[in-house]
Amino acid sequence: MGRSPCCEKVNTNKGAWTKEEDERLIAHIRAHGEGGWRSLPKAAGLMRCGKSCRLRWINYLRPDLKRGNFSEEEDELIIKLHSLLGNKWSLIAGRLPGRTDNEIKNYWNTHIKRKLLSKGLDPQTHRPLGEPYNGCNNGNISRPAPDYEIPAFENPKTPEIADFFQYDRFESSPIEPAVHKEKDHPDLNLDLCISLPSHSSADRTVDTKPSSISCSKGLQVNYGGYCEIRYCERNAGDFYQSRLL
DNA sequence: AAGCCACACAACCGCGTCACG
DNA sequence: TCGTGACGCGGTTGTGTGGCT
Repeated sequence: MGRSPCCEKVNTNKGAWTKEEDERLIAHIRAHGEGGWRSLPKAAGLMRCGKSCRLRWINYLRPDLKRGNFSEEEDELIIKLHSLLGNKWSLIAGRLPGRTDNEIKNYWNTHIKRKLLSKGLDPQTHRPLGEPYNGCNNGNISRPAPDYEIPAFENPKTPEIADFFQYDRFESSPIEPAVHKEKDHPDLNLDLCISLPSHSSADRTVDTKPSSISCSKGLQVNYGGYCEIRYCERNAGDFYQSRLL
């Protein structure tokens, strides 16, 4: 038995939204707030799928959206964040106020990809085209540590990430962003890795997927049915600090 | 002016995750 | 613990538009 459809396929409009539909959606959300997307179309008198309503609101109608061209600063930020996070568009969007994940994804695919390619850089690895792509020393797929700072997340999706970017976990005191560690200790080589759990999983029921991504410096994420986020400090290729966040 | 093509972006689809009963 | 519904995310598709021939 398959997944039940998200909405009735019959009697639902598809394609471009009309002005009237937009107005209905805006009026309904103003009156009742966001959420309840499944029941919203009926309540708002819209012949639309709830998902479609949610998307229309988030990507187009939300009042806090910044419309218009991306600035050079936003370009740079997107490239940096992509090198750290990969195609995690929602996380990237969380760092760009007024921009949506869909908008950034489209912008990446149409502009930035080409921009990087024209500079001779691989848009996925951010390394020069044709350069061999080495995993990190523990066998994980690894993104290179870029030579710029990780910007703090303004709207982090998880308390762990918020905590990581805003608090110094080693000192258990707020304020000093983790990235400053590297400024203070330029000899440190910091890596963000997503990898299989480092400890034995024999005592757990784990649907282990051989997936691992290493995204940046300072944060290691392990997953395999469950997930670990670790902050790592490297020196001469050897991890000598690795803390669970 | 018409046809074609490439591009940009809105919208859709499928699936993973989470919350709740 | 399991099943189900709702939500959110990322990949993909569809369509409008502008430029070129």
